[in-house]
This record gives sequence, C-alpha cells and structure tokens, in this order.
Amino acid sequence: MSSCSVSAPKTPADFRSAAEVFKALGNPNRLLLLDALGQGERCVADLTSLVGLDISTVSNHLSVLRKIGMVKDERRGTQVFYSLRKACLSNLFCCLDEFQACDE
Amino acid sequence: MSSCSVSAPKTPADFRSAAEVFKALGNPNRLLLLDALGQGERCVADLTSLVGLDISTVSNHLSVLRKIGMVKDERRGTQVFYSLRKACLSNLFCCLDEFQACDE
DNA sequence: TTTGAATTTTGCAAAGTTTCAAAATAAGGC
DNA sequence: GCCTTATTTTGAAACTTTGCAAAATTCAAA
Repeated sequence: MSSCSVSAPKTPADFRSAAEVFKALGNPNRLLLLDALGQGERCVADLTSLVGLDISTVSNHLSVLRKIGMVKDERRGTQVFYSLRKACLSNLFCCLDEFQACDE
Repeated sequence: MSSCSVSAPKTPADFRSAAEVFKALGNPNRLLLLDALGQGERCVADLTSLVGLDISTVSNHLSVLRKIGMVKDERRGTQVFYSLRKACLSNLFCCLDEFQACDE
C-alpha cells in the first residue's frame, strides 16, 4: 500500500509518467490516429491513407501510443488491427475542450 | 459562427492546437511548475529553487506555459509572479489520473 | 518453398527541445 | 544617473523527435 495524502515535496520524477502520456498526445498526427480509432478498430494501411504519412512513420506513431497503453494491437493474418485501449481517453479530450473553451 | 456537428474528414491541422496544449504538458519540469502554482502564485526565483534548474531555463518553461494560456504573469517591482490562469486545469489532471488508473 | 502483401525495424537527415551561461532588459533605491 | 536585484533573451551544445526509404520480419497462399 502506498503512503497516501502525505504531501511530500515533489520532484520532476513524480511527474515523469504523466508527462509521458501528455507527450504522446502532443502530436497532431497521433491525435488524428486516436480520433480515427474512436470510430472503431483500423488496420495500419487504412490509418496510413488517413494521415498521409509513410506507413513506417504511422507504425512508429502507433507504437508510441501502444507503449503508454493508449491503444492495443491484434494481428489477424498479415494485417495488424489497432484499437483504443482506454475508454476514458475520451474524457481527456472532453477536459481539453473544456480547458480550451474556458476563458478565466 | 463555425459550422458545428458536420463531421468532415479530419486532418492533422484540426488537432494542432490540442497537440500544442498536450505538448506543453509533456514535460515533467513544467508539470512540477504547474503543480507548485496550484498552491498559489510564485515568483520566478522561488519556482527556480523548487525545480533545481537554471533560472533562464525556468523562465523559458514558464513562457511555454504562458503562450498556451496555462499561466499568467504579473510584474511587481523587479519580481514577476506567475499563477494558474485556468481553473479547469485541475480537471485535466483528474482525467489523467483516471486514465492511468483505468485498466480496461 | 517460394512468392506476395502487410507491417515493423533500422539508418539517416532535418527540425525541434532542453539546458546552461552570458548578455540584455527592467525596475527600484541610492 | 549609477548600482543592485530579478527576470528575459540569445547563443551554443547535447539530445530527442519526426519523417522517409530500404531492409527485415511475419504470415498466408499458391
């Protein structure tokens, strides 16, 4: 059990994993990929024609998203299908919209 | 008035501004700065001793956060005080926690 | 088992980020 | 006006990210 509610002085290390997630989301092409996956699973070739980059580049973006647990992949024959792994991802987008709409 | 609810095919450009916000949050030192500012306004020197970087580096991080509207600054004498500009920023962190806790 | 299709990995170049140090700016007190 | 303090800007070095192309891998089908 981790010691909770003890507000020790924080260090950059305490924010490393949060920063990893935000950094993965900090690229327009990856956000477009996530948006497309919001409609359901897609194979790499389909995602590639969607974003208009080299397929190897798309494969790399997808692996960034997979490493932080945002998407999962499933091979079926020669194709690999990607899909969103976290239902609550859409919440993050919601909050971002709120953040950007907020003028305070 | 912008055309709403017309789900046109999206492009990377549609996600540029969202990506800018996420990218700004994608650095542990900046998250630590934001966390500190959650307690209230702080001058640059105080924030500098907190994160343990050169003051010029901290000033740069703060300007990244200011450019995307995350913090505001106010000069009082020779000091500049920074504070959070968006109340809903804490929501974003909440959602992140949810995201990371979520195992689906 | 060789071929073909889909994807990933590797190598590389260009562009961007992070950091410190030094120079520049801003504001207040003498 | 000159000096001190606080901050920002600029410049340079190290490193990371992004992207393409070519080579390697994976799998199915002929």
